[in-house]
Amino acid sequence: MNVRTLCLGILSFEEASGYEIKKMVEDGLFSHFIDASYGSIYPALTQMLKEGLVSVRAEEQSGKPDKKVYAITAEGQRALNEAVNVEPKKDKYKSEFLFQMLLMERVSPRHLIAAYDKQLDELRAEFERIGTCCDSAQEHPGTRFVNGYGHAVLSAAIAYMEENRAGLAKAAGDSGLQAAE
Amino acid sequence: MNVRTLCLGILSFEEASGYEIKKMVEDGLFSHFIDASYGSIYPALTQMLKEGLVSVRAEEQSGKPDKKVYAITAEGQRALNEAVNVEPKKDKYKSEFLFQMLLMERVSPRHLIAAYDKQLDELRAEFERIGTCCDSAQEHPGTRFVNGYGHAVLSAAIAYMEENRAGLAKAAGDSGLQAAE
DNA sequence: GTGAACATGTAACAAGTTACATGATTGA
DNA sequence: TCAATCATGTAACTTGTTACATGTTCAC
Repeated sequence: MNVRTLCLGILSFEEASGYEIKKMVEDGLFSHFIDASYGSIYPALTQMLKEGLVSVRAEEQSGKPDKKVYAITAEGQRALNEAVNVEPKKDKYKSEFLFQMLLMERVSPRHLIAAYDKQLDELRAEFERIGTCCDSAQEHPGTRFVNGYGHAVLSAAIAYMEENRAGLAKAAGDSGLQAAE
Repeated sequence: MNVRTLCLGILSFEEASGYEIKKMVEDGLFSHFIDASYGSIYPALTQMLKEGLVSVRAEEQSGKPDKKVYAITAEGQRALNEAVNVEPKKDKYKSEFLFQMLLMERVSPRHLIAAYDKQLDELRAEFERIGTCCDSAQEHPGTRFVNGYGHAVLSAAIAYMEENRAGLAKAAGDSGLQAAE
C-alpha cells in the first residue's frame, strides 16, 4: 500500500489538510500501523488533485496560516474501493529495540536500560492514545476492531516488559562487565 | 539500523552464507521483527569483506552447490558493538491488514474474510516458529527475552483475532451489501 | 525576540526491493 | 523433464525520507 491510498483512506473519514493528515498518522488512530512524512503526503495530494481523486478548498483561519482542505471525490471513492479490495501484503514489523535486546551482552547497561524504559514509555503512550480515541468511535466497526487489536497487543507487550524489567536490570549489570561502554 | 548491522548480528551467533542469512530473517529467530532481501544481503557481505568486518571460506557440499560461509572478524565485533550501543529508533509496524479492517465497509465479504484468515494463519505460523526455536536457546538471555516478547504479543493478537472471528463474519455479511465485489 | 506549533512545498538522497541472470542437484 | 531447493550475484527501479526553503502567529 502506498501513501496515496493511505491519504484517500483518511480522507474517507473526514476532510483534512496535508498537515492534519501527517498529525493523524503521527499520533492519531492510524499511528500504530502506518507511517508517512510531509515529503510523501504533499506530493501525493497534489498528484491526486490533478487526477481528480480529491478536491481542495482553501480555508482561512483566524490566527493561523491558511490551509488547503482536501476532500475525497466520487472518483477517489472508486479508487479507494479498488485499492482496498486486494489481498493485503504481509505485516511488517521492524524493531531495533528487539535487535538490541537480542544482542544484549554487547550493549552497555546504561544504553540497555535507557532503551528499555524508552520502549516502555512509547508503548504506554500508544496505549493511551488508543484509549482516548476509542470512546468517540465506539459505533464504527472498523475503528472498534482496530482499536481493540491495538489494545490487546499493546497491553500484552507492556505487561511483558513490566514483568521483565527487574530481571533485566540484573542481567544488564552482569553482562555489563564485558560490554563496551 | 541497516542490513550491514543485521548481518553482523546474525554472524555473531554463528557463521553463515548469504543464503542462510536470508533464511534466518525469513523464518528464523529474527523473522518477526526484521527484514532483508538477497539484493541487500549479498552486496552488504561483499562490502564488509572488503572492509575486513567479515571473512569468507568456500565450503564444498556434496549434492549442493558450493557456498561461501562468512564469519565475523574482530574488527566486525567492534563495529557491531558500536552499532548496537546507540539509542534505537522507534519501532515501525506497517499493516495493510489493519488498514483494510479499518475500512471494512469498503471491502467485499470474500476479500475481508480471506484477509482475516490469512492473517490468523500467519500469526499462528509465527507463533509456532518461536515455540520451536525457544527450547534450544533457553539459556541465552537475549534470545529468551525476544522469544518471550514475541510469544506474549502474538498470543494476544491470536486470541483477539479468534474472539472476533464470528462477529466479523456477521459484520462482513451486513456491510457486504454496500461493498464493491 | 525567540521558540513552538501551524502550514506548504521541493529536491537530493538513501535504502532496499524486484526482476533479471545463471547454474547445480534432487526428487517426483 | 519439470518444479523445487540450494546458491550467488547485479542493475534498474520504487519508495519514501531528510534536509532545505519559507512564512505566519502565539505565548512566554
